[in-house]
Amino acid sequence: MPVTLQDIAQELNVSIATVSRALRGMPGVAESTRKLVLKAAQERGYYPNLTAQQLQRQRTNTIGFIIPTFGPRFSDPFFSELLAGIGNAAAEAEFDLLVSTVAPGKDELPGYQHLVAGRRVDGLLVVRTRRQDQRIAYLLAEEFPFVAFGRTDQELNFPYVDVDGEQGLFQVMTHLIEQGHQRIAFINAPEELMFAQYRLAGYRQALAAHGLPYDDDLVRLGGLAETDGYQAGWELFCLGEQMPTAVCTSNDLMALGVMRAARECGLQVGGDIAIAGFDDIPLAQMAHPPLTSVHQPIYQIGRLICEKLLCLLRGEELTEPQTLLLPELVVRESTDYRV
Amino acid sequence: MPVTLQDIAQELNVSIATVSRALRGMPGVAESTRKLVLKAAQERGYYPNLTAQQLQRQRTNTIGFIIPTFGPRFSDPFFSELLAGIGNAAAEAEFDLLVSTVAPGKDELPGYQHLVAGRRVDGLLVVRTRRQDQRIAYLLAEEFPFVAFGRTDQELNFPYVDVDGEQGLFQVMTHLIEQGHQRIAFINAPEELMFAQYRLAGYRQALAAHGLPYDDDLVRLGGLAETDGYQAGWELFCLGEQMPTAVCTSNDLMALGVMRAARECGLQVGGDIAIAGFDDIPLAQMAHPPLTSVHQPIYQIGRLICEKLLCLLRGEELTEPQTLLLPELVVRESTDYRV
DNA sequence: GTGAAAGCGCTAACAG
DNA sequence: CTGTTAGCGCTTTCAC
Repeated sequence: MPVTLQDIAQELNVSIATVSRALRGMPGVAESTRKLVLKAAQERGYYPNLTAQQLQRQRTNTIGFIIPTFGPRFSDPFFSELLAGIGNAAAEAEFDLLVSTVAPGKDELPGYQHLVAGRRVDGLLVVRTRRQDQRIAYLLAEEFPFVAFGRTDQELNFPYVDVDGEQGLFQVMTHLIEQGHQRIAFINAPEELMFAQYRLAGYRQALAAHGLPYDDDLVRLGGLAETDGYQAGWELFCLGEQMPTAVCTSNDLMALGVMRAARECGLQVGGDIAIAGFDDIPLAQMAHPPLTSVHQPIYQIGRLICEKLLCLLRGEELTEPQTLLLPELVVRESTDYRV
Repeated sequence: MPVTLQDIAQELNVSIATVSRALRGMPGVAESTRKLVLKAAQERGYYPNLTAQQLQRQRTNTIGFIIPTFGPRFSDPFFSELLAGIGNAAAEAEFDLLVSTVAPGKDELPGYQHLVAGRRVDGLLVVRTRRQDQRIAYLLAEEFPFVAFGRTDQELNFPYVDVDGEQGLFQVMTHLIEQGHQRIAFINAPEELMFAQYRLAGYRQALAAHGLPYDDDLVRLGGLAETDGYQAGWELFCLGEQMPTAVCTSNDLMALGVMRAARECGLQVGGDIAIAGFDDIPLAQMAHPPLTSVHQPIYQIGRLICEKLLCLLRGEELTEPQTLLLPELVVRESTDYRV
């Protein structure tokens, strides 16, 4: 049985209120009494019942985070790094982190409602935003504190951190075009994801800027898994005359899939075909050949969205509610065998 | 302001107890009253205050999970898959999941104490067990419900799921030896990790079984990161005459590092040098060449430890408190270019 | 400086 | 069938 304030109060013949005050270093307790209380608490190993504290204070000191999962063998390494950033930032602020996973086919809104309506957490982190994002609309309507990683297509004002995907794709494309590529394919993420829009915009913009035509056949939609890239890669490499000489993708996992397809088609990556990804997950540099990618500081972003949320919860005004980070192109051998 | 039982009771002029009973489908409420209550609750969007429920019921319906992290760029993809399994199993049982991360240098025991003493969770999942595991000793002493992924070196009786690493390494080694390799290096994980012991045991056992000598120079200790494998790989490949013809490692990340080192040394993986990993993370099959590894059903293990814990929390007797899964060797090109 | 009392929102005995 | 009462363990007025 855990020891309560009651227990200590009884032992010392003081009131429970005094014990509470002493333990939390509140004023209005005689130094002598405080010492006694501290000693007793120490001896009996007192630790506050967090649930009781939460109920009373009406704050949980907890932030929530809902991760989309993809079933066995399809978890995104992206999230483990993001989680590390979030978790470490939360821990430093002495906040707990409540994580829910939402299984592949399932709707995610109920998960948010559970945490919000159940007052289970003080604030939420929303990742992988959609063009029309019901989660964000919901949180805004409830006036529930949250910070998103990513923007939306709606005219909504909310705090977020995002990486400028338009810029990112523009940079990759410029690099490829400068390498002499004229037919460059783009494997995008599902349309409903907001970042897919930005990256596509960057792709088109770069084509336009260099007077290259936009060819529908060269633009594909994939899920986000390696296998999606693999499949799209095969399709592209079977176009014969129409085959692209370079492929860029909306995430690294898909780029790795394209690489695999390329190898199976007997193409030398970096030589016969250039391939570039997005995210620059740790694996990108370990790939063979190392993968050109657009670096997103994922761990830092995790920290950043978490810290922003913590500010909100402290009642502070955010000095920069919306942060747009500039991505950085990392050129490796997959787009340039001379590197 | 969220609506409470009080609010509904007032609106309908019934007692708060009746509302509570009606909402939870308890017997002893007139059908007519129940209907009224349900309707009112629906209209006003009532959702129970979970914290209050927890305090009253003395159960949190939450399980805890503490993940070791490795700072920026070093998160282990292993954990995202485990987390997916745990999270989905918890969600199905309507349990929440409290995740803490522990930053690289930090001691992890305080994290456990926080969750246990603060009565923040009903049970815990412990991963990556150590030979002498203070966390397990602590939880056992506190009689706190938990299930571990992995065993310990201590004479302790506790519920766990583990994969037989001894068998696993024995299988890899047998495969390599059958390929004709005589000098096989082994890059192990830090000694304090229990699975490192088992895998080393399997390594030695296989050598013995085939009459091969144990050579200290061929056994290395690494962290668990790709760079550790890379470094150890370089060292091994600089041994000259003493160089091994095959390398196996305690996890895939390190094996990928060895591959990278091999390439830099001009060795053809699968031909000049055989390399095998352990875990069979999704990346293993995407590596170039695809990596031979010992498959651990990580997602399933996540589900399994979570389900075991849920059983415990339901007060059920575990039919199989300790599960030892047999690993399965997956041979790919990295150890056999003919595959 | 200390204690008594109220209450966070809910559940569960016990009466009626 | 329904209401009253008494907590869960803690914080926070408000008296003394």
